[in-house]
Amino acid sequence: MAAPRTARALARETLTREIVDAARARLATAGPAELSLRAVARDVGMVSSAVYRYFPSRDALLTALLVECYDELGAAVEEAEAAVARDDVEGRWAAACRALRAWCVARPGDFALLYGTPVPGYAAPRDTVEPATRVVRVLVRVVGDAWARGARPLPAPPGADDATALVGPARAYVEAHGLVGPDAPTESVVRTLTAWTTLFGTVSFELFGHLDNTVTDHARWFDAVAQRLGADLGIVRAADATPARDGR
Amino acid sequence: MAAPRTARALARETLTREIVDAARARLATAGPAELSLRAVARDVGMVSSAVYRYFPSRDALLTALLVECYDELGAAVEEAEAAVARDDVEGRWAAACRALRAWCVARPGDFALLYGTPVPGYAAPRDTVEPATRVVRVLVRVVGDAWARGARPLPAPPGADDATALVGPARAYVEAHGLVGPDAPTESVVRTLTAWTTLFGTVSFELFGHLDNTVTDHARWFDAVAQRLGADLGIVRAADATPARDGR
DNA sequence: TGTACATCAGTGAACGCGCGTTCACTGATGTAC
DNA sequence: TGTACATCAGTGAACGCGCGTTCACTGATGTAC
Repeated sequence: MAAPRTARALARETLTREIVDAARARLATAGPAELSLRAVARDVGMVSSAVYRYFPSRDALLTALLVECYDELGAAVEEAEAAVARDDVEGRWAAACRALRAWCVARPGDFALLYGTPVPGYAAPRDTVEPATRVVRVLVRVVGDAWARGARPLPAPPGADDATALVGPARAYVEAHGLVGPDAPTESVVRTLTAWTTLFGTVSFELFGHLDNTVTDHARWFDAVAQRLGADLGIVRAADATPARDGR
Repeated sequence: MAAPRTARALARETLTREIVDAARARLATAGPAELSLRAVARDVGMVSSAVYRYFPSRDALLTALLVECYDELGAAVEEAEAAVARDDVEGRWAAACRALRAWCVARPGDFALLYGTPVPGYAAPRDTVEPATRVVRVLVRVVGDAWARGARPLPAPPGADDATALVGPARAYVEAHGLVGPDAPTESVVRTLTAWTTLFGTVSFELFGHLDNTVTDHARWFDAVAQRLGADLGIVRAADATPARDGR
């Protein structure tokens, strides 16, 4: 849509941005459930009712924040991963993981909005689903490429049930997006979903204080975790590819 | 402290309980930051100011909830683990993990209080620290026992930095509590902390909706994750102990 | 290029609501003699 | 066992506050002729 560059349209654009930015700044100290339209209005120098010219309700503002944050995080991870040489799969994995944490740690309020307690009474609309999957799609793509280059995840533990049906929806989704072929094994899907969960779990534990007095350096700890997750997925440098990793 | 069983003391005890229970019931629908003293008072049929006879402030009530929930969760996990034969290390691991999820899933509000977004402006006092560590202490103990029985975690990935300094505080803590000996390797500590993070990360993703349309059966998915975490730690049944788990 | 009208942004007052906390009080329970 | 006093639980009104949303309005910007 080629918006006409009228003074009004320009003003609307910049003020919408200011409102969103002010709201995100508020999130840094308040938590999404306490996000107040009136406070945001005050921050941008408006009277509270004027915000309704830009967002029809508080929930609409929340939705805009959700979409923007998911998109920003997704873009950050995509860009970091894209900047690494295609055949350096381990480097791509590390870059994606690091970018993920970096974005979250720099914006703890936004992180809480995305991955903390959901706002009670607020149901995220469909528009938020696609942006929310951008990060995991990057992870899946890296694992898929590693698989194509011969990387193999750890096998399922002895005696484990077949998990194929369990991760059916995930597999259907990533196949539909062409991220992995139908030959990728269930175990790859399981380990990738687990890694995704662990990465955000680690950030969550860091930002919500559960690793205080446990770990000395959060950035290095996260790297150590990400590295092991990659190794479990079989993602290792070509130089020392697929070394024996036995149980003793 | 042998409290005298006067009518007053009894009434105080039951009413304190009622207040705490009502507050926890509120958490199921409201999120901790929106927990309202007045609403709790209404629920127990009191006037709002009467609650101040039992808790000096809203924050004090929050602290009591935090401590009680951490303790309840910790006790649930401890009991589940204790019910399994000592030499069935894999069974103990599975029981502890399952109990953890079961408690959280049955009380999503309490889970959000413990592991969701922290209440802004509320600083948890020291009293909450010890109860908060009960779950991870169980996990460490199981891993320590498994180690003593010859279980070995996956080795650090090739080229990984030495993580000993990273997990120094964690190691000092568990050694001080006699949960592991000084011979337990760094890699055990790293993998145990990661497993702990992954378990709660998985519950968090489940309860906060990030696994919707991804996984079909949350309970089975959690079990699959826990099983792999145990396997990575070298915890496997004696029958098929330490099988070769190579990277291809 | 100028005028008439329509659209839109922002104002300020108001609605009805809930919140945490304080305070002086009443009446019941407990304690000391 | 009975009485006098102290302690405590619960009341109801009040404090000052912030919230989301609506509404009639003014004045500026945009559009059609």
